[in-house]
Amino acid sequence: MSNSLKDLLSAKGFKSTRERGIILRELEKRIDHFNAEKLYFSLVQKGSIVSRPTIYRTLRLLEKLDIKKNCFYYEPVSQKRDHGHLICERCGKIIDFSSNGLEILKSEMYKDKDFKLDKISIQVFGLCRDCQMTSKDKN
Amino acid sequence: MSNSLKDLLSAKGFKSTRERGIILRELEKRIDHFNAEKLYFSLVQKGSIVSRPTIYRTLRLLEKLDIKKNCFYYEPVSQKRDHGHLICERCGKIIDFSSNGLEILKSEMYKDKDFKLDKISIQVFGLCRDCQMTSKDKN
DNA sequence: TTTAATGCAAACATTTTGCACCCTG
DNA sequence: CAGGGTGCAAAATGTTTGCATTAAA
Repeated sequence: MSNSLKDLLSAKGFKSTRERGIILRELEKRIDHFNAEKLYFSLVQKGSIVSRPTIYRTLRLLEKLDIKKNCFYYEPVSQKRDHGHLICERCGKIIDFSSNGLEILKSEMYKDKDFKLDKISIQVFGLCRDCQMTSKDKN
Repeated sequence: MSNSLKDLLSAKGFKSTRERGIILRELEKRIDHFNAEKLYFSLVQKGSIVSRPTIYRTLRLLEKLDIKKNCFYYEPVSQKRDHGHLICERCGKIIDFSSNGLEILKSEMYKDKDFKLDKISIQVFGLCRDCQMTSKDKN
């Protein structure tokens, strides 16, 4: 397993195991997007079998270590078409926003002949105001 | 049910039912983000009961009608931090990109004192080159 | 009156958990 | 050799489907 990961794990008090190595190596190689089941299946195909529970547990661990993210929700109908979401990584709150950069991005996309734009959705991960304050207090 | 929705449904050959009205009215009211189960639960609490299968079916319908979107995947670890995804709505292909607008957006976010930025992820929905070409041929 | 839409119950799929055993630190 | 990590089997959760019934057009 790569030293950097090993360090990251041990820094947080986790062990670096064969299975975590296999999963991480697979993630580093993949250029497509995937979910737990697809990951499990590619490992099976390669003969590097890791059980499903371990895959789920490892993915959750990686999210905590901030190596990966997963998103899954519906948007309110009333939403204006192009807007962004501020997603608090601590409390899960989602706040909408709009911005100049977003407008520029949009116009850039319209000019791209290789992609016919329909709509844009932006996720900005971080800490909301409330959680910034509590983390100052408590950590 | 609102006329616009009624029209949208009938234009595509779907019926406008009591249940679809309830679900849409609820979606219009919500300002938070949610999933099928949360939606079901809020309707139960209000006494406007719609069965789970109907909720799932309606949400899928609304996605087809392009009223809603749903996203669910993990990202490769190797990904550079701030980048966007072009997601083809026809074939599902996901292409990475970067852009000026994204850099501007990022710097705007850094300035926002109410949100401590961690990372940004952008989804741009539309049609990829290949699918634009096939849809020209076939539709 | 025709046919899509609904609700129920069951099937199926996905994710989590309890527990005995294993292996890293 | 202690405590976290794993796999298995089973439980829990989430989503879809078959079918009889209802209701929109």
